[in-house]
Amino acid sequence: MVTRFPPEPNGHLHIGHAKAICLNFGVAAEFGGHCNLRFDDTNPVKEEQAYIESIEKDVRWLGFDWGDHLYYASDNFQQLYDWAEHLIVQGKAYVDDLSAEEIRRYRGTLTEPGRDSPHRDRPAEESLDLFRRMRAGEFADGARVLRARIDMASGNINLRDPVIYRILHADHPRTRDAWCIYPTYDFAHGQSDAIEGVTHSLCTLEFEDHRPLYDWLIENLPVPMVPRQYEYSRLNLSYTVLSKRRLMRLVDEGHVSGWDDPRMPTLSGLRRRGVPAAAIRDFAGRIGVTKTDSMVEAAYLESCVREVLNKTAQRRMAVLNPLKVVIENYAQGDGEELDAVNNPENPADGKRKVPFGREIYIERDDFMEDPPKKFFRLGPGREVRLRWAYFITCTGVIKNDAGEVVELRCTYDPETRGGDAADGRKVKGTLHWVSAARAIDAEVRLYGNLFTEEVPGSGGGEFTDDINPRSLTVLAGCKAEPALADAAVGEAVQFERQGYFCLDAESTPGAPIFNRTVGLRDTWARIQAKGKKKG
RNA sequence: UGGGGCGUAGCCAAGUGGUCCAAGGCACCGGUUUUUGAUACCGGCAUUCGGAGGUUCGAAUCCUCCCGCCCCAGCCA
Repeated sequence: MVTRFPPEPNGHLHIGHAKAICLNFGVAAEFGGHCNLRFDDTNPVKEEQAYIESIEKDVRWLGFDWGDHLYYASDNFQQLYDWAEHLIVQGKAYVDDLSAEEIRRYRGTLTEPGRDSPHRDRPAEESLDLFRRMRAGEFADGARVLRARIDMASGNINLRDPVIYRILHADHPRTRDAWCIYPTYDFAHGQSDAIEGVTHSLCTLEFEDHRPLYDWLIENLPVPMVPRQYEYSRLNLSYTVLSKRRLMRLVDEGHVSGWDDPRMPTLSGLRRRGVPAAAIRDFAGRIGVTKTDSMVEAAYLESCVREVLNKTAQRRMAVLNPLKVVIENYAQGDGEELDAVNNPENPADGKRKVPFGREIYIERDDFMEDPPKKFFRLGPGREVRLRWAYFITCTGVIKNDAGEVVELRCTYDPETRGGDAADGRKVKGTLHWVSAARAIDAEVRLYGNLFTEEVPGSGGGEFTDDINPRSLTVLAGCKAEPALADAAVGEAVQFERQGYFCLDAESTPGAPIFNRTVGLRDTWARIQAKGKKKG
């Protein structure tokens, strides 16, 4: 079995392509074959070398290797040209002088048959001569085209004498000016499959109507083997868009910072967001391959991401919205260093030291002045555990003139060092924290859905009308434990009790920026939301 | 009014005549464990397979009709 992943180098890959990549490489591996990477570079006016490089990088990042099997449709331009002449000689293709507009009018409609072009029956020698002159550059773009001679009355519009070659005086990324006529997708794809020995040509549903044409060309040309096309439904993900045209608009109109904006469903965006390739592969496997139009919930992807990251991400502590806490009975001075487990899911990751001191920061959300019974965190007179450190009890609340809590006073129990009470005393909540003296400052960027609607534009308006104005939240002045100063760009870490994050490439020395890949499941938040609903 | 597809729980998806009074995952709801209200674990979650008829001892699976949704009129892929 031989398959192929055939991107057109006119844009960046997104998670929909990841489904195709995993399918093609996966199924080939499963049946002991291989998968080719083939660039479908038949339209030089839209394609660029930069996209070729970006695509190769993304496929590799996803974890696939095409070995020596790198191909370009443009490698076949001469063969394709020869086959076009073959069709002309056989009376199965002709040069048409009609303009694009005229061809459209002659094509008929969905319910009415088309009409023959006046040039449909011109002698093969005349078409051959004209086709060679097209190739020689005698005619302007659009002046003439080569059409397959099939059936102008077919119910399948793709069979109404489809254009198979057009004149394009454009610089091609690979063949430069060697050609001024280019085969269309239909004339290049199946034949390239045959040349490469592709047995299973897997594509999405919208090409189902092209299969009769695909087969017609294979039958009428002396190709080396017979490839077969099979179709499956493309991926739709809720709260985002997956079309190159729309993604391009998001970038061009400045709705996002670029193709690799962490909110983008592009592979470069997901990578920058911190999504592991393994999670995308797992996701692709779990959603399956069918012919049913589907809309996969974004939560499904998130679940795959959490599953991988839970096992692999080392744990750290960082406080996003700091509230200062002074531990009044703790000695002034340098404090001490406590042991913290790097990843309970993977003992091999070992431990690290976390500095503790008289002044620390905790999360503002972890304190309530008048907490409800179910609130397991800190409140006046309540005792909680500081993860890997001590039990503390809140003894005082300091407010500013506006009445906002600006600092807490607490006492700690020296007998609970490490987080366990010698007397077996239990505590309901465990808080993450950071030493005020030793914390590093960081910026944290939280990402939400790019759109407010599951299907952007479904309300009838432009899809851009549904862009979520709050898809990005930038938090400045966050406090992180010192170990986070050594974070590597892109490497996943879990900020305990909060989520998975990774250092963004925009970070500078001393000014780290962390992207939140995905939050941890938050049962408390759900309980709160439910409470609010009830009133 | 042409041609091509698709319809199994909120979402994805197994299943193509009996072992299906329908797998599994996500989500959701309970519970256990827990120095992350995380993770892990246990339990719950479609008398029903778009609808109606029919064939059959027996249907999600076969037949008929109906309904709904998607794609196609680029010299894009």
